Amino acid sequence: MGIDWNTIPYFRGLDPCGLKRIQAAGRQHVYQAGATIFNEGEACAGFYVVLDGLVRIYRMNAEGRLHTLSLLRPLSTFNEVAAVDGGPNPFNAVAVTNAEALVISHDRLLNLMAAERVLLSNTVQALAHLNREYIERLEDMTFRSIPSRLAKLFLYESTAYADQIAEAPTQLTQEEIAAVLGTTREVVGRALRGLLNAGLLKKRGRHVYIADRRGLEWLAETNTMPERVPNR
Amino acid sequence: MGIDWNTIPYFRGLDPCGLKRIQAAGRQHVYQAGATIFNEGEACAGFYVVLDGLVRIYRMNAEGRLHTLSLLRPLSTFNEVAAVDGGPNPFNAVAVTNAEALVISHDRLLNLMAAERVLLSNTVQALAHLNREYIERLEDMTFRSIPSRLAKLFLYESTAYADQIAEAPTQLTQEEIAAVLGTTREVVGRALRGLLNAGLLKKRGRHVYIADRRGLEWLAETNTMPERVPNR
DNA sequence: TGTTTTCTGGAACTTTTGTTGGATTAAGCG
DNA sequence: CGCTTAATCCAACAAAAGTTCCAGAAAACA
Repeated sequence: MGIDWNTIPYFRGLDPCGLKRIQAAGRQHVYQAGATIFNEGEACAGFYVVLDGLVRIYRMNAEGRLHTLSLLRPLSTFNEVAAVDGGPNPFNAVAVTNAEALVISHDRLLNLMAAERVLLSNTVQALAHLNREYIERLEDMTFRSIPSRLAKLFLYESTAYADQIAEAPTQLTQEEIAAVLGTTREVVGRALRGLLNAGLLKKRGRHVYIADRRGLEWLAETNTMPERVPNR
Repeated sequence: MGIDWNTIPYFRGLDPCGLKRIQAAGRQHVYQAGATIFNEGEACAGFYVVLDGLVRIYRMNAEGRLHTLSLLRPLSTFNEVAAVDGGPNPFNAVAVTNAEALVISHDRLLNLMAAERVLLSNTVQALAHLNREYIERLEDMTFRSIPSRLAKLFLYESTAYADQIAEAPTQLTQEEIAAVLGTTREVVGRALRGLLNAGLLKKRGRHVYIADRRGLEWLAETNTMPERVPNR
């Protein structure tokens, strides 16, 4: 395996022996594009490390609307909460593309944490970090308008979703963006149009580029459209 | 101190010696009603245990709207995230009533966790639990209408906010409810009126009681008003 | 290549939420 | 007790978000 385990926060700083133990405790799973990895509410599926492909974490409400909590690429981890407390999975996971993951069961993870102190304290730090992300996300949902959330997506998620939504073009469909923002396709379309003819985004062919980073930042921070500034 | 430390998840299962160490590491602080405990974004204020009084955890957006993340009574803990990672406080905290708290600094907490393994693994579990709460809260904000959130507040928070909002009457003002739900006072008033004349709540004098628990549950789960059922 | 499917654009409309302002009622206090 | 302050009620309106519907454009694929 050509994986650098040190880039995974949970495994950082472990000695080679501990790392081996962890790898031995995990099972590799392969998923076809579109396959369900696990469902919300089901018994704890364990700790996952994405090895290959793209994984979507989401929730769905009674009316069938989706909320994509994250889109994960290789070396991301997920379901740590259930893996740690042994409770039901807090969300659904599907393989967007063909994907591969390392899975460590709840029991084994507990054993590993008991044996490897570094793993335990890394986990504390990682969970604290996760917590911050959720607090942030929560405030986005309570305080930000959809154009503002969209601006933030373009600005700050350009790293996270690397080549899906870039500095530059979106590979995400409006439907997918809607699920990430927690709204519907049409609303995203409207917001996108809004940002386009406010001059914050620009379209070249199919792709949408950032035209005015400052303006996007203003929108993301204040929830209000920036004064229309002449293009030059 | 007549406190049962075992009721605090972080300190459960610690031997007397470890407990003593923890108590020795903490400082007691006293706050007057209305006093700021710490602010969002400021350098890590440490780990807090409420000893007496009521503490409000909240965020505020650019326009000055409040979102109350929680109202905490004695033996609750807060700011664990910053206390663990040493980063800035993720929210504001104020004493609602006169209050008292035990505070353990980031450094000392790290030392304690290094020395007391039980504290470390309790912390992992507690952070996982916190995470679940935030995920839940996030979905409330993305999927639920305000009447639905209000119903949920009456149903499930009656324990948490014990005598503020009971099975029975509300001591919380509409303003305060609004901050908890992430909306404005007028909207809460409207929603309250809605629940009242749908027969889900009942008013006796100043106080609001639950009249139809089933109906509230239906509303909380499906986001739709239950069919009006004759009262008997 | 033509055909089917998926994605996008956009209008018209509904519902929900947020805002403003004034009238009424209750609570706190000297 | 009267006065002041805080909380509530309610209506009317504005703005944002969600819905419905359909027409085009682009991609996928056979």
